[in-house]
Amino acid sequence: MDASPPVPPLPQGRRSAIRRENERLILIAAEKVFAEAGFGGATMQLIADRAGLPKANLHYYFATKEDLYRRVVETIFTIWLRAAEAFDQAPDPATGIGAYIAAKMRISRDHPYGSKVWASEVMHGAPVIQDYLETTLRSWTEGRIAAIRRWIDEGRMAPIDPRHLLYMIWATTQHYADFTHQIETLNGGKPLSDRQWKAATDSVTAIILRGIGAA
Amino acid sequence: MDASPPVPPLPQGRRSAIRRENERLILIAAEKVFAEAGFGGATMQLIADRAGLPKANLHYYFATKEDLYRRVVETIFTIWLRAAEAFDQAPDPATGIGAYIAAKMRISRDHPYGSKVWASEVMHGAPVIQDYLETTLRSWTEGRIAAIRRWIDEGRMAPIDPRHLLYMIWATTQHYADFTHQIETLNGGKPLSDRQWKAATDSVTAIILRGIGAA
DNA sequence: GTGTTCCCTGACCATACGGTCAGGAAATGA
DNA sequence: TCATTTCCTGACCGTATGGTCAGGGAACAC
Repeated sequence: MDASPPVPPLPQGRRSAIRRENERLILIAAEKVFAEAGFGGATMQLIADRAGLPKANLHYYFATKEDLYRRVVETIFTIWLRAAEAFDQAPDPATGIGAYIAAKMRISRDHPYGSKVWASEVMHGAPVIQDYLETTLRSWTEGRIAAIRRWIDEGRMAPIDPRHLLYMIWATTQHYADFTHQIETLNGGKPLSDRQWKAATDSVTAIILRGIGAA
Repeated sequence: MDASPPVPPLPQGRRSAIRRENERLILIAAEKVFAEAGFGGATMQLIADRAGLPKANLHYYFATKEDLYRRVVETIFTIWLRAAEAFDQAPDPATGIGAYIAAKMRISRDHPYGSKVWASEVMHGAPVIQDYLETTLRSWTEGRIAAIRRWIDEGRMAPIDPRHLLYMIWATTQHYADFTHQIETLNGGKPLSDRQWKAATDSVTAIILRGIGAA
């Protein structure tokens, strides 16, 4: 879990600026390489090259390849959890779910590599973050399901299965990150423009909100 | 593209039963291993073990790891294309899109490994099947977009963006294959039952059809 | 039978990988 | 200034990988 080197952090808990900066460089490079090559296909040498550091230096900050990988996966998971705040404190499904979709679409655009690493991890059986699935993700999901069910009981939306609604939102929003390459190919080889990202978000939001009778 | 050994097939074009059977065993094992470990993480030795054959025998039938991988990816792509027939000859969107969703959900259940291999391939930039994306998939997509546009013009469904509708269908249906592990974890660690698969298909169909005003 | 094609595989090879380590440089604190 | 901690890295190691190959066995056509 902790990726610190053998020596514990400074007593003051203030990691030196050098350490912080290098960890940042390494994590950025690692996210990209893991996303593009998968855990098995990624090499420490390639990550080192992208970070502009010697390979041995990576092992100074991250003991093993798996430690580094775990940190990358945890990062995107944390970002997604934060986006869920859009869900809470919303008076009605159109507001709450609409905001959640918008937040997740924005993350897909801003953190496509992290999303891919997560997808890859889950597809391979979540060997590294199984505990997160069973604890944090499970309880988060239960909470959201309860909220949706409340909206249904109040007659604010159609009686759909909350669980499959959540899966649909995850699948659709993350698709724009995980399948970026396919989408770009079908877009004439060019990345989606600002306007196209907005159109995508609007389309997804419109179909889902109308689909659950909350439009 | 062709994964035949140096020696060309029999003149009669009838590959021996031995060859056909062994290729089948290898492809089944390879699909699973590639799905579980990714291209980089998969090893020929592991595939050989799963197929119950010596490693050298794999290289007799498939010259390289990449040849074998390509065959696996092509297989799932072909299966998906066949499912698209449900789309055609449908008089209205509810029938056509409903049948397409049902077909894709069934494939997600029957071929989860192939779906994962495809997802992994696309996520890594489609190094092996880029030509398929640019030719077959692109023209298939254009055709379907035209069909949807026709339905919209005829007032049979709401004027949504056909492209994003297709992405949503792909994303959602394939999610049940690619994220099987996450879904099972959130299902108490158990695979979806027949009943739950039906509920999933019904939920997805209901939300999308109502979402596009075709329910 | 017998010649020919197809099938099989243990042993091997070059390469590349994750990880280690000793020893030095740079920063930090008193 | 000088002692101590932190940071850095070239060289190295054991292992595992994709792929090769020679030589032998099975199947089949005639």
